[in-house]
Amino acid sequence: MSPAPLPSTKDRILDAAELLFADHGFDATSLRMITAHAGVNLAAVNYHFQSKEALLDATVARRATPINRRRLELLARYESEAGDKPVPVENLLDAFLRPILEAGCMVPRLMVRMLYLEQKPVFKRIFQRHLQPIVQRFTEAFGRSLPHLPQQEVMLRMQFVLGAFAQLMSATETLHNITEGRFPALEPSRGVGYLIAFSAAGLKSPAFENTL
Amino acid sequence: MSPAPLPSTKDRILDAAELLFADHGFDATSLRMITAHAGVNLAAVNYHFQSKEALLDATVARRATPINRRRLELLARYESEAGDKPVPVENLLDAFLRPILEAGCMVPRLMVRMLYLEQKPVFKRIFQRHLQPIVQRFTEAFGRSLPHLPQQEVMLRMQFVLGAFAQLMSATETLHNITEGRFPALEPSRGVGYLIAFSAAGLKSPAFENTL
DNA sequence: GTCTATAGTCGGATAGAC
DNA sequence: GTCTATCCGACTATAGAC
Repeated sequence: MSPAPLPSTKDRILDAAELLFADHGFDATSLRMITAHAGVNLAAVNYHFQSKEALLDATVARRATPINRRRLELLARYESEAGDKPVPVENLLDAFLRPILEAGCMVPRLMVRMLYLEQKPVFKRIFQRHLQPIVQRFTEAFGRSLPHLPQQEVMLRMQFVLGAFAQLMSATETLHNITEGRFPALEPSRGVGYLIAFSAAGLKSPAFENTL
Repeated sequence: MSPAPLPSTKDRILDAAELLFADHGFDATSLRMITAHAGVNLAAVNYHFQSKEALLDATVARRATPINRRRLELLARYESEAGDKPVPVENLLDAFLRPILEAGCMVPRLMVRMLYLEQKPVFKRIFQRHLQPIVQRFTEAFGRSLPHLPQQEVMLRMQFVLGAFAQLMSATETLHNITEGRFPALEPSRGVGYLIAFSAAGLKSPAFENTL
């Protein structure tokens, strides 16, 4: 038998921070909210982490590392399957989106927040460390699979995909609000197929005639 | 000659609030930041508006009203042009997206923030007052123009479009950061054609086989 | 209408006992 | 490692002079 399955104080803080940062954002989440939700003492945050910003960093790092490893595994498998031919964009989308949508944590919502809106330097640092290398790797792959597009249009369309992905993260709540309940609850991981189909059609459409 | 072209204190506050709320979000923007940027006294905010939340409401209301009027004008024109046939989705997208992208103000960024992330009741009230009726009107129009899709998939794909639109709002900065300058500056209003082409292809793709 | 001054609250971070 | 108590700064909002 494993002796102590209870999560440590440090993990309880990380769990609460992940939930609250994702739901309310960095500024609107106080350390007092986090420690109350985790059932730990306020001073424990500054003991285990050094500051609120360092706690945010640790929160993201805990989840991003395995998600990105899984993304690169899937990408390598799909590239190996394709041999010399370009990888179907559906497969590239699957490799990029499925690991984060199926991670079963709140960090995707947090990622979305950073991607769009947060301006503080700490978010830029986190973005550059945990997302930029992966995005660059996938941009090259998408470029090879969409040879009819200039590279800048590939990058722009990938931004559209990221935006659609972000919206899927909150689609359930948003649609539920808009339709006053006529839209059923949709778990983000169940919507990934819809998102891939929509995005693949958009990515494969002919190049836009004007110049960027 | 018009006597006093100088903006009033009230308008200067609204201008500064629009800019700062859009860039930094509601919680991260203090009234002191706003009054400093506007060059007015701190107490002027609570005199002209009653509270920080009421200021946010006024900031959105000032822009949303003309944008939504323009959206309905364009929608009516396109529906009149189409006669009995369904309106092309490209036209529906144009009627919905172009007015807000060409408004030349920061409220689109603010809308995006609300759409995705903000949880406070004040944002839900603003959303319901200024966005929900328009979204409902356009959902019906998209449903008529996409008869091959079940209504729930129409709503889900519209969410994807909203997400792509949101990303376009910050695409310039994001791409500039990711590519370290290799991506040229792109004004959101110049990207609307790209967004419409991408979204139309996604919307028109065949229905996803599974059930929602 | 516009200012100064301040009340009252809440935030992050820390000191020091245990 | 975990607690209590507290410092100090920033915030929203308001009172009251002009």
